[in-house]
Amino acid sequence: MPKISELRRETRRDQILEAALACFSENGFHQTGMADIVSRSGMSHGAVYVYFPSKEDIIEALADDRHQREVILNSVVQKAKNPIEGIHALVRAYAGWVIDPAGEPRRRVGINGWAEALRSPRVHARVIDGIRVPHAMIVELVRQAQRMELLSRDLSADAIARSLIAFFQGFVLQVTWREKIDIDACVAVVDRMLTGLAPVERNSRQSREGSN
Amino acid sequence: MPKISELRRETRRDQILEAALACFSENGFHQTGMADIVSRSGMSHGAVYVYFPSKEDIIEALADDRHQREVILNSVVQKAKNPIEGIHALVRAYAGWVIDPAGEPRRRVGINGWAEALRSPRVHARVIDGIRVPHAMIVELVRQAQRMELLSRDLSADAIARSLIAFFQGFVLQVTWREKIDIDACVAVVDRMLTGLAPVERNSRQSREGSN
Amino acid sequence: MPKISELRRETRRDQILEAALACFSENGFHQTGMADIVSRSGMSHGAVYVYFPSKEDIIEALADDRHQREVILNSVVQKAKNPIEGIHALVRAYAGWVIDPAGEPRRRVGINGWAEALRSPRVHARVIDGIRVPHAMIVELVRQAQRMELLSRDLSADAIARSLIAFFQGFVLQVTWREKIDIDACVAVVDRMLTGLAPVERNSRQSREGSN
Amino acid sequence: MPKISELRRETRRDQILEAALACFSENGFHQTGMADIVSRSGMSHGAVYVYFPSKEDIIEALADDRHQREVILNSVVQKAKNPIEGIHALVRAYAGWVIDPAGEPRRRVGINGWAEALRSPRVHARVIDGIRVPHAMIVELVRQAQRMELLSRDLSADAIARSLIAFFQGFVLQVTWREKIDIDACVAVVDRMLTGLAPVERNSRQSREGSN
DNA sequence: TATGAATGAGACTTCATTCAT
DNA sequence: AATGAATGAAGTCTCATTCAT
Repeated sequence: MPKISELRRETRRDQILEAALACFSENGFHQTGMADIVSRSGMSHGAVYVYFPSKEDIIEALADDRHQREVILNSVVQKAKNPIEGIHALVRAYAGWVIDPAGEPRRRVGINGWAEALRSPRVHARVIDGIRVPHAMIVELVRQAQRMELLSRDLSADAIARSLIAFFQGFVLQVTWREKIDIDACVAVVDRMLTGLAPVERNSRQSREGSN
Repeated sequence: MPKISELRRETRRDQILEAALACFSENGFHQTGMADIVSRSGMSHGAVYVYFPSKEDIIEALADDRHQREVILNSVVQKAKNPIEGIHALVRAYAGWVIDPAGEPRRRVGINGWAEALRSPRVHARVIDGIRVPHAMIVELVRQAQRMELLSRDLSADAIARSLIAFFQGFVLQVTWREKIDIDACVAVVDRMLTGLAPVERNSRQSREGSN
Repeated sequence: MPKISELRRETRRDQILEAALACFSENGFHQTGMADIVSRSGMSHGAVYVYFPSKEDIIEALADDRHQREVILNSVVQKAKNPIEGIHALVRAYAGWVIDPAGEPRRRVGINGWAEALRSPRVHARVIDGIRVPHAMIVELVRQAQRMELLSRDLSADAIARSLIAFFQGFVLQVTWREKIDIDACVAVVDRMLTGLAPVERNSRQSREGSN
Repeated sequence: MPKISELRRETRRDQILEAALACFSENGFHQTGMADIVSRSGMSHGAVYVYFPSKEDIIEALADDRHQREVILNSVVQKAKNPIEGIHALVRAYAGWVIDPAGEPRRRVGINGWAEALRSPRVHARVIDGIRVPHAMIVELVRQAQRMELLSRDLSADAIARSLIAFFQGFVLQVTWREKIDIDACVAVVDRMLTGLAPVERNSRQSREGSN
């Protein structure tokens, strides 16, 4: 196993993916030509095809954002003292990621991937897979919280997870479209919304509960 | 004196848009060829160009889903007895729309439009415009509720609106990707989350408020 | 014979030719679409096709510039007192026509016709026909002059006519290309050149004659 | 390090231009399709676009006939013993080129270029440029001749040059249209005409000079 | 491995002409 | 006679991929 060349291989791959990320981010998957990627990567057509058998494979490779996601999740998982706080931390971590200017190309490519997932089973698989881990994490936190009577037991952990993920996705969209959106204010809203999931106590708040 | 009646004209346009919706829904904007739209519409190549000067214009026309949106919003606006109930009604209306099988092509095209909005200023404008009305409606409802002391006044109405819209967007994504998602359970979650936005009363729930 | 409608017919035809002249002058035959002519003429597609069975026929109609030519030639034919003066008058008449700004569109279309004549036998016929009259006129003037010993008899009248026509054609090209060309100076040159065609007298100028 | 030799590149380019010349010569620029050029060149569609970014560029490349022109001019410039003889040699060189059957395609394409120059600034530039060198050469010869008292000093060198060029252009037209034109006789006429440009000597020819 | 010229199917769009009204 | 929507073949050009070097 030639380790040097393995390293070189990885470097070349990253070179291509970096170029593709920039191109796709600017022009989308289908408005970007292989020639764009080739010239931006500083490589040749043939060389690119050594590392990726097709354009579709480059798209797929970029649809899989495992690394990115892990950075976010790991930053959270350890610190939390209790599950509720863990969820809040997660919200905050995502919010931080969403407004990080350096992450814009990835977010743009991500949104393109969302559309692409509707056509390409393989991109679809990657996108779905990208949700699985945070979904599982939230489900786990919710279950813990429910066991600790910090969250109402009559709510579906899955639904809570899906709802939070929906939040994140929508925020990504709105931020990436450059909507005027105050993420901190939104985080405050989400934080407060989460308090609504607390078990209903034997006193207070009866009035509004009636409207359900 | 149009040789062709306005009605016929509109019919032909719709014929094209319907065909395009089906094609775009299945294959996305850029994987769909004009030939696909032409043959699916049962018209000739040239005829399509009588009604739309370019493929881009067809995409734009479909990105503008005014009609659809109005149906949703109008179904809500009248019925509500108080603003909180109005918001709940809105959530339910969107949820109903999201799981309506007949609306799937539109949702799929909508998601493609979200990606396209990153590249095309005109599609971007349509997409943003599509958010404006529900956004304004939510803001108005929230403000009313705040005046009536039904919602906490220290929360940004805009942020609440954006958050709810983010929810809707995320749900659309997940449903359209055919994720296993129980929309009713999610609506229950959102309903409960909204209760968290009630004004903080002189008792209870102080603990978590501190973490903000 | 409905005279009114005959007149109307002619009017409509001219309307089309006028529009076509403007379009062809600006964009050439093949860069001009029927739609351009139609909209410029203020008529409809169908109406234009009532008067001209095809675009080619419009081109042909414009390639035939009988009217224009006759104006030039008639202005000359009567005035001349002797054949040499007639030729000079002809040169001057063409020069005047070449620099007339109002005639630019016709000149431009004429040049397009020269190219078109290489492809289209019918345009070719019109263009050749357009040369025939002035050619015949020059030949006649030259023959008269030769009989009167005003022009050398050893020169071909046809060649003189062709040469003068070549002059005119070249001037049209250069002027229409907006070259900086002083037509008066050129007329002076041509006038002087014509003096060279005088019969060689028994004295002078032998030296250069030898180089023939 | 070009993978393909400069020579091969040039060969391919010429292959395309040769095919285009044949097509354009037969059918004109706008009646010739890229497919015609492609199939005549024996190359593939894409290959042609490697060498020329558009059809327009092929037209431009053919409008620039530097090589051809230089062959003509160089054949003349050295041999002449005095400027007058140089001008005569130039006339003869052009006449020889005009009737050379092998040059017919170029002449036909040239005429198409004259029309095209009216629409396309870049073709215009090439065409004008094509005139500049012979123009300058004639002007120089005329000035020399004027200094040597072989040509009348009261005539504009520029006008003489333009007039001779007009001759050439007109001859090209008439020959290419297959008019019955005796070029030798025309050359004899032009030669004699040039004698008219000699300085007016103190004797003879006064009569006709008066008509100026 | 790496190069980049070459491929050729297919993309979007135009346009002279027709014909139902 | 007149209208202008409709036709559909043909136009120019692109682009993911291959392969001789």
